[in-house]
Amino acid sequence: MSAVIPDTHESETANPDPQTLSDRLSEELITAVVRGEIAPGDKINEPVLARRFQVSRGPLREAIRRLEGLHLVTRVPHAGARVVTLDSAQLSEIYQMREALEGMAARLAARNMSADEVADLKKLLDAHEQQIEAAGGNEYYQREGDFDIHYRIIRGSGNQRLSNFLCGELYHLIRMFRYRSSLVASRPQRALAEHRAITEAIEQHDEELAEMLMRRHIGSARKSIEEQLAAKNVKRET
Amino acid sequence: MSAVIPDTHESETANPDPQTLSDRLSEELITAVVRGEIAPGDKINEPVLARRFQVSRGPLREAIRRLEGLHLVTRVPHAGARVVTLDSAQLSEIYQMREALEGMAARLAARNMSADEVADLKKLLDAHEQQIEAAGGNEYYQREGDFDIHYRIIRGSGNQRLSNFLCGELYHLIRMFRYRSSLVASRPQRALAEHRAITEAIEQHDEELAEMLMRRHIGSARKSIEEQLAAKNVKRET
DNA sequence: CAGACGCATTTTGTCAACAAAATAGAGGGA
DNA sequence: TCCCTCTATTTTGTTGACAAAATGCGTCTG
Repeated sequence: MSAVIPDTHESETANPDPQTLSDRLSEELITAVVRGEIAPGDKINEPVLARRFQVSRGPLREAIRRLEGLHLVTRVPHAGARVVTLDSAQLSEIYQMREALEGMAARLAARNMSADEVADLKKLLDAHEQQIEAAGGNEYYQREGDFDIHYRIIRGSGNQRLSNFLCGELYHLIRMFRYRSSLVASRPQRALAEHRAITEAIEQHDEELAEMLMRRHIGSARKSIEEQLAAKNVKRET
Repeated sequence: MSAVIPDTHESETANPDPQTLSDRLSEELITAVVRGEIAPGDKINEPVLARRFQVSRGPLREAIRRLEGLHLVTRVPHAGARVVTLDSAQLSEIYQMREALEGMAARLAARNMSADEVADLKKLLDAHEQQIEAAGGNEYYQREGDFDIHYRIIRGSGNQRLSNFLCGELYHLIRMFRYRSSLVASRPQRALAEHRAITEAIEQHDEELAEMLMRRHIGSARKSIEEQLAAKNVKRET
């Protein structure tokens, strides 16, 4: 123990035992898929990935099965797994679910969030506003900020299962496609204004209004997706 | 009984090659868990289950990982997996999600279901009514019927992902607890009346009304769960 | 030149053995 | 008697090897 032995592998987590290989692999695979390192539609080649991550195929297969449960990959029996591909229609379906669930989340947040939590939310909105002014047209941070607000409100609902599903499963899928397409029309000022309105409704514990505003907010994003979908279909018909 | 050899395992599927061992195991495990053969809180012992299903631990572990993804079991790193246990609070959370999602499903069903599909729905309601009269107080079939109606409406929404999530994941969890507790207050006549009202709204393509009625319908079930939860807490405090 | 057949390679699915961690139990001490 | 510790067993996590299926390629034929 004379000197410090540098941790040979694992740059981020200084965990001596990162739970288990399979769990670590799940995490790494998820981030790799969400970031697009493994692109939608790509085949998941077990020997290749096993070499890349320096593990045997056993834990790797378990990790893949986990991603399958999260609907990030699809498997066909003797042909292997591929990263899911979402077309606009499926993204629209996801936004319909978001509309329902985040509407409910906003309602519950209006019921349950404390004054302190609302104050934090407002601070976040101010910071977001400054970011918009500063970063001009940097969509990336705007969207990150957008996600932040939604995260907070969802967590504020107090419904653990709802939070986990939205933040864990649905958002993975949505994030995946942020990198590939600019489907989500980002109108930062307008989005900010809507976020402020929602926050105000939550502050006043107006459940009806909070839900309605959130549903409109997400619904407008969904509609712009559907417009792109319609446009694409028209193009295909010509 | 010399003639017919009873199919030793697999009564339902006569598939020669049921896809893959791991997939077959997933199915069997799910039904075993949902039916309560493996009770909530039970430890999942790999060697035991491997013997029971006549497979090696490899595919079994993959199947368990799949159930983990479906939130039917929880795993702690070096201690093994257990079947999830839901208390009333968690069941209430699930019903909040159902409320939001099935409300949306009813809205979409009102938008999308064809006249024929609605006619089928009505036939199902009539059959359900006769069952109630005939079977007197047999809760089991009543609940099965209840699920049928909801299934139909959800499928009628046309949103594939919504259907899969509700019918696949959430309903597994709910079914699990039908066998153990009579949490869901079943008032068959009242439920039937509510189903009729919802169906009527769908028939008239009244999206607002369909969603509202469905939310009330599920919300009342949720409230009765929460009452039991409150009663239990009172008892604990004494 | 195109298409189909058959072989070789790759890849998936399954298994049995090994290592490490956790659990259970016996034994001893306070 | 109770609790702690040390050991033995069980159970989980991981690996490498083997069998079956699928993919790709080269060749042959029409």
